[in-house]
Amino acid sequence: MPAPRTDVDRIFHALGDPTRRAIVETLSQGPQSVSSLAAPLAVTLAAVVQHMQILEESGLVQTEKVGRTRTCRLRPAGLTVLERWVNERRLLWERRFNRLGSILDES
Amino acid sequence: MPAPRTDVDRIFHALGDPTRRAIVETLSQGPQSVSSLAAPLAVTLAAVVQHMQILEESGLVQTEKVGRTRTCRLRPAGLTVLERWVNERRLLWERRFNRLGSILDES
DNA sequence: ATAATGCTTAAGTATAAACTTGACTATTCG
DNA sequence: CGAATAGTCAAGTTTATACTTAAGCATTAT
Repeated sequence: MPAPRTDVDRIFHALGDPTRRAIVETLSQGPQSVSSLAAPLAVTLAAVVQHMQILEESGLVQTEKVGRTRTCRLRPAGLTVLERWVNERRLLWERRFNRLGSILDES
Repeated sequence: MPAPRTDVDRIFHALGDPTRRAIVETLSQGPQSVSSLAAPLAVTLAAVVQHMQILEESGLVQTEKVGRTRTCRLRPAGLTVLERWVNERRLLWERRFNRLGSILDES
């Protein structure tokens, strides 16, 4: 049985693909429609739609359809999950040296 | 011709795999040998060796072989690249609202 | 010296991911 | 109204990835 996918899982998986990361990078400059996101990319519109589903499920992007166009915008909360993960790793890593320091202080 | 892989590329690709992320999470608690990293994982030692190559090429992990054991340790600089990427995205995103605010102030 | 440990490499397999095409629906434009 | 635009959906294909097994090579332990 495969372990259930967590937020962190989905976010890292989403950003692991260069095309999706490019989409997120574009969206960080402001909301865009699906087709305008597709335009500069070397893939079809259908491919971008598929990427968008993954990005949305990960919580990195939020979309809203008005009329026939779907507007996609970045969800900063998604980035926050990522940021927390990084900070936690760094913290654990650096804490080791503090602890080591304390031990040395005691001697 | 495929675009050259950047640091950011390699790092996100490396962390996109759950097994590799588990390895990084373990290493954030301190250096470990390849086989001790493999022990709790549901994959063979050979698989971990392969993951380690990818992690090392990404710059997230540094390894050093002494005798017959290879010790792996986290390289905080790798995390920093990630952190910078996140901050930049967030900054760009939020800057939009500041600019919008300035425009509104002027009116 | 022998055995066990720790890792490395090569080769092959299996699964998952990304992408395409083609058909289709819903909206907006002229 | 018809034509163009924007997106959606379903297959099917191809490529990349993760993984395994098996063999081999140092290094350390007995």
